[in-house]
Amino acid sequence: MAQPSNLSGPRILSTEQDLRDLLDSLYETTQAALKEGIKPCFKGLLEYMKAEVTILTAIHNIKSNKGSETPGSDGETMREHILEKDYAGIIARVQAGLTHYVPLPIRRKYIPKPEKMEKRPLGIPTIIDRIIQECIRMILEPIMEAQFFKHSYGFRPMRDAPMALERTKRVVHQTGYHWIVEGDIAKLFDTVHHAKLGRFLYGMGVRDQRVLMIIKAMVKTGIVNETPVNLLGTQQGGILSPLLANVYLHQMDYWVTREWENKKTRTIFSQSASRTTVLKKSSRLKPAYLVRYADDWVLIVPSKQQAEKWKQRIAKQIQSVLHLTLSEEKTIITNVREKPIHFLGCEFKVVKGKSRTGYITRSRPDRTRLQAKIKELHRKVNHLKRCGSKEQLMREIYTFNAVIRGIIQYYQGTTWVNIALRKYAHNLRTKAMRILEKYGGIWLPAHQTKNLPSVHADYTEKVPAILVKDMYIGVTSLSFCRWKKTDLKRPKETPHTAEGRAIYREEEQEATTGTSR
DNA sequence: AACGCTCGAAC
RNA sequence: CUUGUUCGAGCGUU
Repeated sequence: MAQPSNLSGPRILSTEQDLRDLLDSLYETTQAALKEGIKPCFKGLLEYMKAEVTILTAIHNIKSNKGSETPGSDGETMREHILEKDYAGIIARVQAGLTHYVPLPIRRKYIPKPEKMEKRPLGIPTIIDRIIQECIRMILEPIMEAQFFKHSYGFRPMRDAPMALERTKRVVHQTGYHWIVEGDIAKLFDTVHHAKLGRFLYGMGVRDQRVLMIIKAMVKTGIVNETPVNLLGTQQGGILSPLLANVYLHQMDYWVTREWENKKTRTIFSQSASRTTVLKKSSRLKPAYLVRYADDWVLIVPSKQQAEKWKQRIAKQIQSVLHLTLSEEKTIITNVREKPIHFLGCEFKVVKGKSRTGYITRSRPDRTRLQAKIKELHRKVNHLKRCGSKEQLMREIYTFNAVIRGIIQYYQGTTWVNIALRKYAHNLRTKAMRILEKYGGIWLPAHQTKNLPSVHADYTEKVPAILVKDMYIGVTSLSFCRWKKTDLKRPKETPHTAEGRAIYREEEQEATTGTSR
């Protein structure tokens, strides 16, 4: 690697456009540095974070968070203590915080993990500290985004879990590999090592010591009634924490993929380097494709032996470099031609079928998780009983329908979505009808209802409906779903370049206009 | 275009 | 007095 160079010149930030341009340029200079094999190196970052426009944008970004009325340890809430106050005073407070950062202790709250006895420890910062974290996140994100592994999908803009699943499917389909290491990193947020994190940030271009000190102070923030200083881990509930988790695991991405997936690009980047070493290495390459979603990942490899080997290698590496542990019982090696893997709430396997490899991929909602959701839906149908009036019932139907649509929309990318969901539709429907009967409910073909027209227009199946002000309002069905192709990420798509945003908008257009395809 | 609200999913 | 990041669906307001 060539010498690092300071890539960020001083810059005045006054308008929102200035800020937008700054974020774009942070992304672009980082990417340009990478292409030339130079380490990115940013020094004057704190000034950008302290700019008035940054702080106002930060407040704007997080003001409508669900928890913005949930106070931290100082009792402050967004509306009462920030939005309704004189904004010059608030800006001064944030700027002071960014100058001499003394974060207030975080509030601890234990919440149950879904379907588990185990509890998840939340760390809730005060509102003012959340604003400060958002100021930092905004500036750091483009620098990190330009460097992250392209098949890391968790906590990242313009990416989602269905894309991670789609990537996994395509790798299996295109390579014909069917051995998969399903990886599980134990308690990622709680075990992030502070000094290592600082080094990784530095290595990725955050060379403003003041910013590194603020982040250090932030992760070390004490916990009310527990500890005056936190020695390990990053707050689950901190605005910056997801980005920090990705920075931390970027080390793993880099290490796992440099041997194979990223090999080609890397050789292009360092053409001056000896080609013979590259070629020699390639003769004993270990093919492996990583797909990561936060602390959850899969590695697709050609054989069982390779799977075992990689599992040991990764376990050893993340232990020594990251002080992280693979949970031994949850990290599984699976032949997807024999049994499914479980990844991101879905099951996924390959079965014999007509394709180049002789196999095709099948996916469906994870059985046990789906059953839990169905149970929850039944509970919610019963809840419809409690409505006093027809109008109230109508509102309850709307929210119930939103729940159903939400479930459907997530699983739409799985090939068996309809088969998996429709099994449960009948019972829910009849249960709903029993309740609607008291309000004059009738069975009506879905396309004759007035609600959810974009969905109901396509279905003639009968649903329970009630008449409210001349309009039939129907309870939607879990069976109103069909498989929908998931588009993969295009490499240039990012929120941090004008071009990347344009591609994103283009895709949105296609998705809304081209539904007839 | 922008904002607001309801709801879902992953971690 | 259940936080956070990200993604998505639906509805509404000027």
